[in-house]
Amino acid sequence: MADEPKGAPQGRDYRETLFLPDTPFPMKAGLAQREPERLNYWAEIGLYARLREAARKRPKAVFHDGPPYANGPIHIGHAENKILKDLVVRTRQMAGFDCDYVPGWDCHGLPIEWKVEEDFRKAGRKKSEVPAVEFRRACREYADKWIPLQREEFKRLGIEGDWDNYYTTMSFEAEAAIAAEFLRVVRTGLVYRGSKPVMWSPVERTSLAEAEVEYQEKTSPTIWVKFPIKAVRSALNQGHGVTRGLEYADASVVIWTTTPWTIPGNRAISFSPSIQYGVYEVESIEQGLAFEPWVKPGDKLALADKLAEDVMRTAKAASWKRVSDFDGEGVVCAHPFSGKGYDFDVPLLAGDHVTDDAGTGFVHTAPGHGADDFVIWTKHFGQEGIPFTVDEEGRFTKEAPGFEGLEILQLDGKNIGKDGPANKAVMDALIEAGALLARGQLKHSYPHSWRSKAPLIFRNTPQWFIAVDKPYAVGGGRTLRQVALAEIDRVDWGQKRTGDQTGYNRIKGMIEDRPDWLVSRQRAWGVPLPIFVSKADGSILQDDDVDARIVAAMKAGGADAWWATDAQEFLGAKHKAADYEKVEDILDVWFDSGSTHAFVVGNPEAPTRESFRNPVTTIYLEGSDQHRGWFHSSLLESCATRGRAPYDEVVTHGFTMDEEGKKMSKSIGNVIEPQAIAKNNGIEILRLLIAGAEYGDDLRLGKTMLDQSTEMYRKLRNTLRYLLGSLKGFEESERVDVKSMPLLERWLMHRLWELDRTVRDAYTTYQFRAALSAIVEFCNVDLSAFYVDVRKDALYCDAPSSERRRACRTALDEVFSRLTAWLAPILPFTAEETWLTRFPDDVSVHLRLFPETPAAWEDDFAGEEVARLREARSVVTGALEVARREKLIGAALEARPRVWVADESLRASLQAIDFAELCITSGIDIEAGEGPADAFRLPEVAGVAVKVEKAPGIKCARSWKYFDPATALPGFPDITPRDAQAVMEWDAAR
RNA sequence: AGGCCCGUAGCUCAGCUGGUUAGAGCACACGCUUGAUAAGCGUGGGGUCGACAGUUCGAAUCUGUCCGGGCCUACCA
Repeated sequence: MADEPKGAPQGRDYRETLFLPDTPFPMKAGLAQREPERLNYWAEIGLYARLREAARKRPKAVFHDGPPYANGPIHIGHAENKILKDLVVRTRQMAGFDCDYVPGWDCHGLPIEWKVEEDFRKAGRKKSEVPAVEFRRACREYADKWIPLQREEFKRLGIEGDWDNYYTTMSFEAEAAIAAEFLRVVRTGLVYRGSKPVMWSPVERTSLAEAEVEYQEKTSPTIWVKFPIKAVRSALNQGHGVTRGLEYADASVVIWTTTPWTIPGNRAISFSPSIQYGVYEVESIEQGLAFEPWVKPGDKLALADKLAEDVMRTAKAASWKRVSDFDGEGVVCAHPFSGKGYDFDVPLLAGDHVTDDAGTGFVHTAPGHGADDFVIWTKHFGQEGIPFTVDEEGRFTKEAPGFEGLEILQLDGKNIGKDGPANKAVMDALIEAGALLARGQLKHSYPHSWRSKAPLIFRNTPQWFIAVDKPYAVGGGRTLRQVALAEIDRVDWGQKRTGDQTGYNRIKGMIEDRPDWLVSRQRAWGVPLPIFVSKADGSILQDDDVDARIVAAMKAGGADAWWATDAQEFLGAKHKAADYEKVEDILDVWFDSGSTHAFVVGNPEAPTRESFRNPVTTIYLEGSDQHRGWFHSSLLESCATRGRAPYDEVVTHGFTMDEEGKKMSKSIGNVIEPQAIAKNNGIEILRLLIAGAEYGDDLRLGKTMLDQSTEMYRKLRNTLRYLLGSLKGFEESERVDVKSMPLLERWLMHRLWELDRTVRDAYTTYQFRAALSAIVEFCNVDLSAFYVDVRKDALYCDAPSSERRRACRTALDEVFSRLTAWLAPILPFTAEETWLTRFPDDVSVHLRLFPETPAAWEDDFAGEEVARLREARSVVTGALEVARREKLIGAALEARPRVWVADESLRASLQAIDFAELCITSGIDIEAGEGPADAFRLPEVAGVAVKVEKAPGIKCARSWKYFDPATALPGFPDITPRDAQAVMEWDAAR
């Protein structure tokens, strides 16, 4: 070629003189293979440390990781959670904050305890035979085994953070800190000992969690019991002047139950205000029975109207009459065993749990033996007056006079788990007292232990609580509930940044309704309640020196120190171990995670941590289930100890469902593993999908969405690739000032300016979807389908010196700068690949900030002008499409349209620029007027009509534009003058 | 069973305080290009706005009921 003369003869191949996109950046990403390589690169350059260093002087945005449970491989829910967190952290960091991410793990709790127990059992050892310290060590080892595995899986998701210095709730430091936090709550005076019925297995002598319970068929006795009415209080006392209730003076309220042994524990009867009741008098009993029924003519019984007939028939009454209405309000009964140690009032209490589906419409209420019973009792009387009638082996205690020592279940022998003597003894006593109306048997579903298969009972046990309705000093004399509610108003749950009230309503409702916090558990794997209780008066020992010794011991030896150390050592010289009960319970694991703020991030109000120099905001992000979980416990813990929520902003996400919106489950087989996505698609496909989802709702994940996300990825990748190719060799000297740019470039810069605001706003309010869709739409609609399409000619064919081409490349450089930054949080791998392809000497795209966009780029005129031009253009492209269908043309460059424009100002706009260039045609004629009737028009664009004609002249061998050969420059007969200019420049540069 | 929430084209989503023929991107079909080419451009089909009832001159947008789905409901992390 070099030998050929300048101004080559016809037939010269001009292809090499073009500036076609050129880049080593491959179209095919190979994500699955390259992502791990990129992770290695970041590890090599120490990206995390560099990020911290770069942000050292910036204002802090504190992101606190809610610790996942250290158990099992991660699933898609973890992936969504961690990826969203990563998006928050990366966008905050690039927006100019110092946003650190310290991942953590939650380690204590039942799942691990169960697993370890099972392992011991497989090895032939029962939990009760394993020393506590050995058992706990095994739990620790179990968690320790999973943490590194999960950590590697999380890292594979592209989560940037301090993976070498993660926190756990089981480190000695954490265990000591959690214990210290509890002691701090104790000092507020909010901790008290109360009681609560729990699922209890007498056979195993242990309480059970709901998940350890299974329901089986069981045949139980059923009894109908009369409670004689003693008094009617409310009406008389409230002075309505109505002597209501005289008609029920000699009546009895009838209850029905399947657990006769709970009768000694009865303290109330529940009724429903929305059920109709009446007093019924027995007139006659059935004759000819083999036995004498307990019911007698003249008996007056209060019953739900709907159930009265059933009860009467069961009791073998032959006829009866309704004497009066019955209103339970204020009614007080006597206990059937009154006179035998049960001489208390049995009040009637209104409760929503009462139905008239079965029984009598009145519910026997033994607050120590049922969840509903407990709730309604404590609602009226608090923790007072709840008896402990049954011990841990299911035997009546002395609080059940007359039955002491009798067992509910047989505890050993052949009939272990079968009914013991308790039920029969109670029924006999009821008969003797004349209180039994009828009895029978019922087969029903009843809770059993999933281990021993033995029946369970509800049993009242002493427990530790944190009071939510008691004023305390840290709360400034308010109650914990009041402080928490005030903090809920202060915190942004989304209601402030997006107007979405969901999270706010949810947490508020929960705090408004919740009872006292039950913090004690009769378990092994956790942090103890490190307290001593005075045997003399039941008070908790509060001594700073003792507390300090406890915390110090735990720092040195972990929570085990509580059990391993002699009580006297903690108590020191001032107190005698014999005077105190050392509490052996462990803390609710929610207290653990509720305390993480204290030892992971601290907060400005934390007395134990140095305040951050320049705190901005503390962010929590978790699934919406954490309104009941971590958000909740952290709020209460922090409000109790510091009078303040530990966070300022809370972000929540929904759950990951399958394609149909159904829960993913192994048994259905609709589970998608993040590991599989990483391996098959590349994790960025998932990251892109999550960034584009409305994460507050549930996320549907299936093949369709992954395909769609892949497609979106390809589009973005190709856009980046094209930018790289077009910017090859771009130098600062080529840069053009915005003011001297052509309209099209001024418009593009204006779009960048607009996008900058959209993206920043979206990122600061964590609306990743809004940012991403704005970016994608820009890439598709503005860049690819319009700007680049139009500018290809200039980009490929103009001489390097061309002002137009320089302006174009300047604008594209700014596009590149922003797209790589804006996409970096979402596509960290691809953004890095793109950035380093262009700037191989730079370290990482992730060390950048979102580029500032000069205010001078705002150009409303260009924005509106180009919008009008594009409208007019759409009529031309529409017309070209028709011409194509009619085979008049193929490529648009084969056309030279005639355009009639009625509006003078629009016509002026079209004439002010090269409209042919915009339409990618070889020339265009713009004329005034409405145009001929057969011209092409679009209904939505008034006053523009187009007729397509074939472009005259010859086809330029270089730019493929049709032109008049008479205008060709000497020596270049087959190309346009513009191309001739470019070729001469190209030739000269060789 | 209760509390909170979701339900707009095949998919992901816009549609503000109710107001003309309900929009975008992707997917799909067809066409163009072959100098972003396992790419790019254009055109087109596709929605009883979960169902029903109500308020209103007028509802995807307000109210109620129902259906489907999700999370939570105190020893579950």
